[in-house]
Amino acid sequence: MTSPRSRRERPAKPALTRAGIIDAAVAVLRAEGLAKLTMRRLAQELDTGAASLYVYVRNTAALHAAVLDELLGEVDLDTKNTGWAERLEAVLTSYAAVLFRYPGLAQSALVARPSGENYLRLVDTLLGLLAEGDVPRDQAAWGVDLLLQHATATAAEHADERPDEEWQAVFTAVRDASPDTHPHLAAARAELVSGAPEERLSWAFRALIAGIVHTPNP
Amino acid sequence: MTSPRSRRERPAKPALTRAGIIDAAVAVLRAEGLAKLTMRRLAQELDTGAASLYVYVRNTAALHAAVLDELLGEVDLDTKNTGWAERLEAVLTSYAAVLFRYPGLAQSALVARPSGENYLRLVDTLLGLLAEGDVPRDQAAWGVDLLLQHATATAAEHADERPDEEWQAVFTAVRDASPDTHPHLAAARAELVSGAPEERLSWAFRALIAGIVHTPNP
DNA sequence: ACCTGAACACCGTTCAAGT
DNA sequence: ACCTGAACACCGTTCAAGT
Repeated sequence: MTSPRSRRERPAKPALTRAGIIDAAVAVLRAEGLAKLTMRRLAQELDTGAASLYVYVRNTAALHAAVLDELLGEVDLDTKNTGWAERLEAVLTSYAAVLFRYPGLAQSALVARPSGENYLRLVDTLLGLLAEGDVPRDQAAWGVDLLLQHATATAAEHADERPDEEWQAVFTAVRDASPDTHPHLAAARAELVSGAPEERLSWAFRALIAGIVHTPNP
Repeated sequence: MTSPRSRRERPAKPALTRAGIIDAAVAVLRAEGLAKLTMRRLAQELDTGAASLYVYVRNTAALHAAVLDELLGEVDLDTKNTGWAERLEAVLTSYAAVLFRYPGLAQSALVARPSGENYLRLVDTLLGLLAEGDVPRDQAAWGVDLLLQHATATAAEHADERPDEEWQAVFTAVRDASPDTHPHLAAARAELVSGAPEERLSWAFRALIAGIVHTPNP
């Protein structure tokens, strides 16, 4: 009585698992971007209804966090530099590079922090490098938050789809600032918009590290 | 022929203007929160259709940026501390306090930076304080970005509606980290979760300022 | 326990047609 | 130029009913 079509039409619908859902989510993200990574679209990909996903994923924010942790597997923790500070900067730059590919995910990550295996490994590595630099443990612990936050926030800033127009607005506003009403802004016009993104990121990491090293906890 | 109702039923619908739209948006934000500040809800408030707003506001991101700039009028730029660094920290804390009231807006602000009058005044003030501390102008210019980004990102981190549960996840993950696989994480367990939010914010500002002062631009 | 279809309660944005 | 209603193309999440 069972028709062959019902058994063999497609390559056997796999059972839903949390891991399978996250894998499918990463696939959708890579293929179509974060905007298309919705519960409904993801359910479609898994040949089910959106409601079924809620057994394994609390909500969209949790999905984003899980997907991000998965992507953090690509961060290069084993850099070849000699000094601890240089290796620290390299790991952070690698982390930032992963997030720069999915700025919208970085934006989510600020709110729904990942707490998966890859994230923990990253934090452990950063703490290890700071310990190697003899940074007191309490400063290192608070400092790691600061370092990861900067990388994440900088990536999130690029989540805009029309970045040229937005930048134009800021650029114009700075350019048109009168020395009478905004003396310091007018004086620092050139410096405010100077530097390549990589230069500014590198400078920021070094400034953060210097600050962490030199600022004792209360 | 004209019925009285059509003229006098409500207190005369005011003409749409950009300023009026932003004012209404701030009112909706204060009364119902960012989640309810949608183009449709805002249009309802102004007794018109959502489509009408698009003459004055490019999109939702631009609306958020304009609303934030409006709120930045509340930032206290004129603090009574003696040293430039203390005043700088106080202004940043005041900025953070405004954003902490609307974490979702802070999240938007990372992507769609405001470029209105209040934002420019804030940047000008921060640059002035750094100049007072004899921080070289190029370091100050890049540093202001760093300082504002940290305050904004820290506020954005609280945009979660279920913060207890999310925090539990991180807390549990850190607590359960094995010393074998995550030695530095295990060693820094206590320090990672220590400190009141205000203490950490204050420490972060001081670390950032120290880093900015001590790190020359490339 | 897991899975589902359908429903609830919304969104942003565009566009042709009006004034 | 501005304003509008209606339409397009979606969302996240819940829930009763099934297995």
